[in-house]
Order: sequence, then C-alpha cells, then structure tokens
Amino acid sequence: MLKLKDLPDSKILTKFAERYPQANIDGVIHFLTLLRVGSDLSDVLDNFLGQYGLLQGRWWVLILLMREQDLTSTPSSLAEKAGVSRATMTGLIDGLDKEGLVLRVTDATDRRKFHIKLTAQGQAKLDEVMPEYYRRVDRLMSILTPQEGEALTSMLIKLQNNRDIFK
Amino acid sequence: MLKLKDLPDSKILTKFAERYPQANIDGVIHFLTLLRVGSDLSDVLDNFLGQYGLLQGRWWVLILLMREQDLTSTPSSLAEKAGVSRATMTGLIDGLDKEGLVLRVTDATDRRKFHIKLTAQGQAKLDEVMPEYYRRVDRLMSILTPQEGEALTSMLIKLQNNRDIFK
DNA sequence: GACAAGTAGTTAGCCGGCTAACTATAATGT
DNA sequence: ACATTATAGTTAGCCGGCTAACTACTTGTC
Repeated sequence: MLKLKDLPDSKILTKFAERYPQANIDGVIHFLTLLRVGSDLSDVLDNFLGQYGLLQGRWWVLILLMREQDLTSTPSSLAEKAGVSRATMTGLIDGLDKEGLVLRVTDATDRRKFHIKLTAQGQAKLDEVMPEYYRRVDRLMSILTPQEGEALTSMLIKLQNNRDIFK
Repeated sequence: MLKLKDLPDSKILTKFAERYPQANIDGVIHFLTLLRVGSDLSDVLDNFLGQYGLLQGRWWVLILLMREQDLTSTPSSLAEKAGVSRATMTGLIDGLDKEGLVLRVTDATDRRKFHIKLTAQGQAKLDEVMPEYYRRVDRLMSILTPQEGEALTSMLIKLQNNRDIFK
C-alpha cells in the first residue's frame, strides 16, 4: 500500500487529471486514505498481539469463544464469524490446540463435527491481553470526540454497504 | 477479520464489560469498524484490479512510475513509496518486467542500481484500468457528501498520526 | 435401504507479503 | 590506498491467507 505522505501533490494530480479527466480527486484521496490507515492500524494491532504470541486470526477465535454461553463453538461457525475460510480456521485451531488455549471435542451425534472449547489457559491468555488491548484502543481513539467517533463509524458503514457498487 | 454483523451485541458486551471493566466499548466498535471496512474495501479493490491481471502491489508500481517526469524510478525508491520491502519490490518488478509493462535499465555510473521505466504497454495498461477505477471510486465515495469526505479523511489522519500510542 | 446430494473438516498447493542473509558495488575515514 | 562501513538489489525461506479437491459422514428421496 502506498504511504500517506506519497499521496499525489498538485503537479502530479494535474498530470493525471489531464490524462484521466473523469477522476474525482477528492474521492480518490479519501478512498486511499481509508485503505492506508486501515492497513496501518491493522499492522499496529498485529504487532501488539504478537507480543503475546497471538495474531489477529487466533485472537479472534479466542474472543469468539469467550462470547459463547458455554465457551464452545464449531470450526465452521468460527470461520464464518471471523470472516476467514474453513481451511484457514483449521490452521488457527491447530495452533491454538497445540498451545492448549482451545480443545477439540468430538460431537456424539454427528461424527463430522467438532466442538471447539476455550480452555482455562485460553481464558487466562485473554485476561492477559484484553485489559491492555482496551487501554490502548482507548488511548488511540480518544483523539476523536465521541461525536466524531460516531460520525466516523456511520460513514464507514455507509461505505461498507455501498461497496458492491465497486464490483 | 471479524465481520461487521458480528460486532458484539449488548448481552455479550455486558459479559465483557464485567470481566474487563476498563473497556471503552464505543472506541472499540469504532476501531474494529475501521479495520473491517478498510480490509473489505481493500479486497474489493484487489478484486477489481484482478480483472486486469493486476493486484495492488503491481498497480502501485505502474502509478508511481507514471508520476515521474521521465516515467523512471529505482527499485528502492519505489519500495519506499509503495510501502513494501525492497525484497517484495524485486518480485513486483520481476512480474511487471516479464509482462513487458516495465523495463530494467542499468545505471551507467553506479552499477548497483537499476532504473525502472514504464513501457508503452505499461502506460496502455494504466489507460485501460484507470478510467474505470476512477469511475468506481467516484460511485463508491459519492455516498458521502464532500463535507463528510473531508471530515472522514481528517479523522483518519488524526488516528494515523496517533497510532504510535498503540505501541 | 440404497444411493444421490449436501455438509464438516482437512489437506495440498498457490500467492503476496515479510525478515534475514547474501553479493556486488560505492563511499568514507585513517 | 586500503580497510571499513553503507547501500542496491536479490535470494531463501517463513507465514497466514486463499481455493480446489478430498475424506468422512449425514440427510433426503425413490
């Protein structure tokens, strides 16, 4: 991804505008800024989680399990909720299982299925990570006023809902 | 990445709030929404570029070259501007070179260097992609008013500049 | 109750990032 | 001028995604 500081200056924009007169420059800048900032913040989050031996994928699995009443879910359901393929979820669960953070339990009535359960160690890992995670997100986001935060999310969701237009 | 529809509901939030009382829930939702929408829009862009045999990495290289006065730059400079490692840039240039979209020219005075030049085919590829790209970005972003777009970018840049706080 | 169709999970192999280590060359400092 | 340090680019190998193909099992239909 391009870096923010390399967003086009006016001389370059003119060159592009001559060749591609239909361009809506402001829209492009807003679009690229969104991609860039999203990607950078994602990197920052991965970096933070890495200090605890986690990455976004594994961390989500633990959180999704903690959300469940009985701390249990299935690979398919986890994949769907985490927004990754079932194949990827197999790998995530393998890793978490190996580290003892989750458990694979066979289903008595449907032998195709597994139940994935958050272990005490898994919960302990979350208890280690989450307070610090919340603290840092709070510090990051507190640069925006609550009203700005609401406005930001509302605009993002508009774009999200509008994204099929791009296809 | 988690899906938007799986942002926590109030029952789940209560559970998390009890265990992690320091959490600023609104901040977390704004943060996660930003990551999610950024990632989804990035996927949409890749998907679009894929229809032309490009991906974000390669596409950026072509654009960065077109920005140059003489359509020429060096691998290091391209890597820096595109925000990827030099190793990754080697691979991107390999691919573009093989397809005839760019050219590697040796430097007469410094034999460590190459000059990477956009070829006529490379320019033609951009001429094929860019008008449609601008059209689609315009359609996507036009869901926001110009004022909203400005506000969005201004907030994103605040977050971007604040991200070291996360480390 | 047998067979077709559907579903859960895994495996294999690809892809585009990354870091670290390497080669070649240039610049610097004593 | 020569040794050291720095720089440009590449290579090797890792990692976490993906899709497609596969196995095992269940469901539904005749």
